[in-house]
Amino acid sequence: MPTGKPAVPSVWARQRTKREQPALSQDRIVAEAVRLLDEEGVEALSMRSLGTRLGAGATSLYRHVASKDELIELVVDEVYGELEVPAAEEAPDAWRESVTACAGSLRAMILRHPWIASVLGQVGLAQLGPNLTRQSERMLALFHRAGFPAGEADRAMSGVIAYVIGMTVSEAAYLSMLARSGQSEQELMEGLRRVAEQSVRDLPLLREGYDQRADEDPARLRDEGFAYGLERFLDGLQARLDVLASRQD
Amino acid sequence: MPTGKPAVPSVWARQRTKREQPALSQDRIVAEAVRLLDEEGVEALSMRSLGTRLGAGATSLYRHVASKDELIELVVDEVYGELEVPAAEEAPDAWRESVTACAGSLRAMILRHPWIASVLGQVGLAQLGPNLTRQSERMLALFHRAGFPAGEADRAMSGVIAYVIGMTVSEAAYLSMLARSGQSEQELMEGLRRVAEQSVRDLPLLREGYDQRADEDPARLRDEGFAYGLERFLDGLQARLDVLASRQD
DNA sequence: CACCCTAGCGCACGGTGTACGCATCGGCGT
DNA sequence: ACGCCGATGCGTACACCGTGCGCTAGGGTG
Repeated sequence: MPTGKPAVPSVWARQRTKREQPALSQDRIVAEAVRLLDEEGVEALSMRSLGTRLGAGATSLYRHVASKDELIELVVDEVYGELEVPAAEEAPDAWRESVTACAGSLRAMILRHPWIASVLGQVGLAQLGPNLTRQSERMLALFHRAGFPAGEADRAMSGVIAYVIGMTVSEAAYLSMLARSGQSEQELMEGLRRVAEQSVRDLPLLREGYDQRADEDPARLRDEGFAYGLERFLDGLQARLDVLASRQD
Repeated sequence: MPTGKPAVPSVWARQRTKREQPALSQDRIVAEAVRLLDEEGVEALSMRSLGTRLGAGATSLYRHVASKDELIELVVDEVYGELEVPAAEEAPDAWRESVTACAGSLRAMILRHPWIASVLGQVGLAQLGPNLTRQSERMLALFHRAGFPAGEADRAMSGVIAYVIGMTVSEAAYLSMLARSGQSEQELMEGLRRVAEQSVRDLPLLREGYDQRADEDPARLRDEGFAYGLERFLDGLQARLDVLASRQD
């Protein structure tokens, strides 16, 4: 019972506060925020709801977190920790496989936490918590080891990351629309096509694309689409590596 | 003067409502929203502030717009109209130049309206207003004309778009951080480096990158970084085109 | 002239992030 | 052993948000 006034207050509190837990801490808050976001999505995250889940008041969180924006930064860095970036030393000559694995890990992470898409714009990809920094260094090592000189390795890396993020954020947005709509994927795509053709007639190419993939497994198509672009990008980077190598002779 | 009660109300209203303008309309609302977003950023957009700018009450907007979310969809589609996609017929064999121009136009559009980044996650890249639909069809024609078969052209296209958007959103986030910080670009980068090295020591590769570009023009570096990845991606697509062509013989 | 339909408005509701000051309590100096 | 103090949690309050609702005034149509 929230007994408005602080009369007879400590009865409940004492047991909890005694010695059991730190009760609240930045780590617990961030971890619970991730859980809340995963379960209920981005618009369900408020300081009050998060506080409630932690058995605390909304404003108590501010002892451990400066603002909601800072909380989001922490949350984003937290999930970056889930990335699996192979060490460059483990497969020095298989940079392509390593980068592909890395890209897949990043894509899987975003699809596991689709709310990241809604939050990237606020935080900026540039916000560098320790996890992101560490993973960037490891990933950079991959490109470095592959043969890119220092001034080029980070361009190659950020290009690949941009591709993966752009691709996957769009995919996540589509999936969330699909989930919200409650329709089957067939129905949704049919509806989208109808809307498009209603506002703009004469879309032969888009229509051809729709028709062609109408009876294939959508999930597989998404995987293949992601892999296709990544392959092309890596082809281009490999060609650049070849140029660099030949020039060095 | 907002005379709470509707006594003697029409004095001001009458002149305006007479016959001069439709006073409010979806087009006017969307256009003013874009202006507001450009001038004051995404967190300044509220129904009340937008209403005020239009000389109207907040809830009056709801006669022309179903919700704030719908407004944002309209706004996003509005700025998609600014894209310049060359017609495929104009330069059939110069697909690379056309796509590069297209990518540049998209990048410029996002940098002109950086709030798009904060909004993409909510709307989803999949939301297809008439402008986006039309531009997609035009852009798809470029790839089609270049030699990609129907099932592949849209993969190539969405890959390039993903790269451009990912790259530019990250750039816009960085620029907004720069603007908010009030520091010079040199100071900001130095600060970022310090933060990174403080939380994770031993970052030889990231550090090397920092040092190497410390005394170059940052804006030029951003342009070059964008162009670098795009070139590699297009190289990879061209190689794929070559394979397709040779296979056809 | 009577009617209705529409655009605009004021009000109110439930929700948000968070500033502020008070209550509590464990650990420390004496 | 005692008293204080810093850290921690909480309740209240404020300004602001999106938006549902019912009203009014006015122009177009019968």
